[in-house]
Amino acid sequence: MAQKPSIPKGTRDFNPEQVAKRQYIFNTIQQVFETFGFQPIETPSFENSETLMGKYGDEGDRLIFKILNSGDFLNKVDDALYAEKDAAKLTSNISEKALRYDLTVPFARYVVQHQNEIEFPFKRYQMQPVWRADRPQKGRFREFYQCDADVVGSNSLWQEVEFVQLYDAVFTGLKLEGVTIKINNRKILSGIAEVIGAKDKLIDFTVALDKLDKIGEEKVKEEMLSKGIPEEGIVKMQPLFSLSGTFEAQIAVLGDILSTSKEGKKGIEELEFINSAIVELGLKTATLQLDVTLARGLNYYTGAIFEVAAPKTVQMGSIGGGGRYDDLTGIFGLKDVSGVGISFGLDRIYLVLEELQLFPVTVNKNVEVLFINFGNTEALGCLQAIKKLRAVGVNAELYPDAAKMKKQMNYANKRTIPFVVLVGEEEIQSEMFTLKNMTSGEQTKVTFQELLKTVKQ
RNA sequence: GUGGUUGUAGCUCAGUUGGUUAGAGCGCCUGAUUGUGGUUCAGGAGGUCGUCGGUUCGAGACCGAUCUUCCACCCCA
Repeated sequence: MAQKPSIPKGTRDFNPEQVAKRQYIFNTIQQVFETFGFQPIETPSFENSETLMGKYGDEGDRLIFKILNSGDFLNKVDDALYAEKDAAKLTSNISEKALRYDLTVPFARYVVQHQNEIEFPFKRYQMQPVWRADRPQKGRFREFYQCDADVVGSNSLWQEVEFVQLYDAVFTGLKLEGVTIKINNRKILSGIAEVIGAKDKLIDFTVALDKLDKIGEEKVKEEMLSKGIPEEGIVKMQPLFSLSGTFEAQIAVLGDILSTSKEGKKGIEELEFINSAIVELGLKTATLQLDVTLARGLNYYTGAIFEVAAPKTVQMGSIGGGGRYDDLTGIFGLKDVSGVGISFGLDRIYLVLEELQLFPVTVNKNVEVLFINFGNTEALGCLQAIKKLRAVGVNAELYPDAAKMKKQMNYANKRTIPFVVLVGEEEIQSEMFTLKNMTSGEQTKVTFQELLKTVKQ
C-alpha cells in the first residue's frame, strides 16, 4: 500500500463498537451527575494562553499544547528575542492561544466571566476532551476526555460528602465494584510541612511523600533530604511512614504529629466530619480510605483531595480525582469563592471496564431487521414496512442493492443483525413477510403485526 | 523533557551467519449454491518488509536519522 495516512501520536480513532461503549460510560456518568443536581456547560477547546499558563506549575506549562498564531507571526517577533532562542520567551510572542489542559481552570474562568448571571452555589458538570503534550503510555493519551462535576460558592463540607456519594453511585452504576476512594486534606499536608520545618517546601515535600508506596521509605527520605528538608523534621514525621489501620486510628496518629499546628488540626477536623457522615450514610460498592501520602500535583487544592483507584486486580493509574480549592477564581479576580469538584477519566475507565469485561452486551445499538432487496418493485414495498417499523422505534434497514442473496445474508451475519426479512414476488401477492431468525436459522411466514411483535422483543 | 523498546499482508506472527521469486494461520474476494448467512471443498487477490539515507557485488536482516508503539522516569486522568 502506498503511504498510509496516520494520526498523531497519543490520539485514537474509535470504531462503532468503541463509540457505543464510550457512550455507555458517558450516559451513566451524566445520569448520575444530573440526579445529584448538576447542570451541563461547555467551554471552547482552546483558551487564551494567559488563561491557562502558570495554573498547573512549570511541568503543566510544558504539557500545554500551544497554538501558533495565524499569519506572518515571525515578522512581529523582535530580532533580539528571536536570536536568544529561548523557547519559553518566544512562545508567548508567537502563540496567543492554547488547547485546554483540564476542565477546572476553564470552568473557573467561566464562573468569573459570568458571575453576574450565575446563581450561587453553582453546580455544573462538563464532559469534554482535554489535551496534554505528554508522552503516551498505557492509559495516557494526548487527547482524552474528562467528566467533571464542581460546585462553587459554598464552603460546606457536605459537598465533599456528596462527591464521595457521587463517586460511589457512578462506579456502582458502571458495575465497577471495589474501587477505592482515597481522601486526604491539603491542610494536613501543610500542617506536617509546618511541623517539620519545611513550610516553604510544601510542593517538594508532598511530591516526595506521594511516592511512598512506589519507591519505599528510604528513597522518600533521601529525596526529602536532597530537597533540603531538615533531618530532625523527617524524624518527627516518622510515624507517617508506617501509617495504617482504620480511619480513626490514622487520625489519632495524625493528631499527635499535628498537635502544634492549627492548620493541621483543621484538616483533621474536616476529614473526621466527612468520614463520619459517610459512615452514617453508607457506600454501595466503593470504599473510602484515608491516605496521607495522597498529594496530587495541582497546586490549587486547599482542602480535601480525592483520588479514585481501580480495583487492585487492574494495573491502572487513577481513574478519577478532585478536591477543594478555596481560591481558584481568585486568579481571575473573583475573591472568596470556594469550589470543590471531582473528575472522571473516561478513557481509563474504559480500559478498566474492558479488562474486567464489565460492558453490558447490549451496548451496541445495532439494526434489528434487515430487509433483503430483490429489486425495485419489492424494495418499495419493503420501505413501506420499514417506515412503519421505524415509526415505532425499531431500527430497520433495506439492503441498498439487489445483490446476490448470499451477499445480503452475509452482510446481515457480519453485522450481527438478528432478523432478516425476505419480501419477494410471492410475499407481495400473499401480503406476508418471510422472517428469518439469524441466530436459530428458523424461518417463518408472518403478517406485519406478527413481524413487529417478534422484532420488538 | 530523560532513558529504553517496537514496527514484515486487513489481523496475529514466522523469516537461519546478509544471498534466487518474502511465508503461515485467521480474515477478505470468487465459485461449488440464479430465494438463504454461519460448516465444508476448490480457486484467487493482497507486501517498494514504518519512512529516508548509509555500508555492501547484494539489505527484511547491519549502521544512522526520523516517525510510530509500548515501558520506566518526570508528571498525571
